[in-house]
Amino acid sequence: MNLRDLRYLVALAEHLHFGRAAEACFVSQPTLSTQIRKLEDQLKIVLIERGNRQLILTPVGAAVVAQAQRVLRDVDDLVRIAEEHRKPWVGREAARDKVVLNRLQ
Amino acid sequence: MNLRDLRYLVALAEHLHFGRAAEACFVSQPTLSTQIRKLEDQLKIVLIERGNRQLILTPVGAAVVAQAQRVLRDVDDLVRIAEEHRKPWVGREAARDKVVLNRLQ
DNA sequence: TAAAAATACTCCATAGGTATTTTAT
DNA sequence: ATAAAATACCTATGGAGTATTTTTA
Repeated sequence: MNLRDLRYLVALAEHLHFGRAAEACFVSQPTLSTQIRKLEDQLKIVLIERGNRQLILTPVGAAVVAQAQRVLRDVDDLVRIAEEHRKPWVGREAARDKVVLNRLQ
Repeated sequence: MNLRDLRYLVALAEHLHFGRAAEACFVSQPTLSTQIRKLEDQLKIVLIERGNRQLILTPVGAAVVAQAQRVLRDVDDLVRIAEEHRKPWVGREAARDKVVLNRLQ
């Protein structure tokens, strides 16, 4: 299990098209295809029904996608937490400089 | 960024000891050490202060650990969702054979 | 000086790419 | 007949291990 796999899955759910989902993830179609396959093998469920003119998420697939989105949102929040703790340091310096500049003008 | 890295970090926060955290993750001490370092590089923050008789999470570190635990809980939930829906899983091969059989009947 | 973390390599598993085949409409 | 997914095969990145060095209480 991997965050990358979850991103591939979410992209696939959005596009319902392996080629375009792959493009959105900046990888080739076979890469995305094999990874989705592996994910299904690991979870031992079918996430998406393949007909080559229409892909349909299975009910489980839809539930897993929703949970994957939750995971990815939490990861984004984690990164944001890190960024926020980086900023106040530089941010206040910059803000103070700005105030000084304003006073000098 | 990787789920594995988050597991290493959480283990480190629990044990406050690289060696024992590594053991808990079934990897070597250097492996865990380098991965934690890479994570810090990626996030551009110091997660943990190293003194070799005492490790201390930084404030950011503690916040990131808490968020990492949230992520990992969500991933566990995802797996649980898959498991619950996993009633009659037939492998791809078996499924394909079954289709063939249905056609032949 | 003794635990403990960091480094230096080597190796290998696997994600990714290109080319091609298979499938389903 | 054609668009799209799956497969085959190869390459290379990076995660993991062992051995070793560096650090600091």
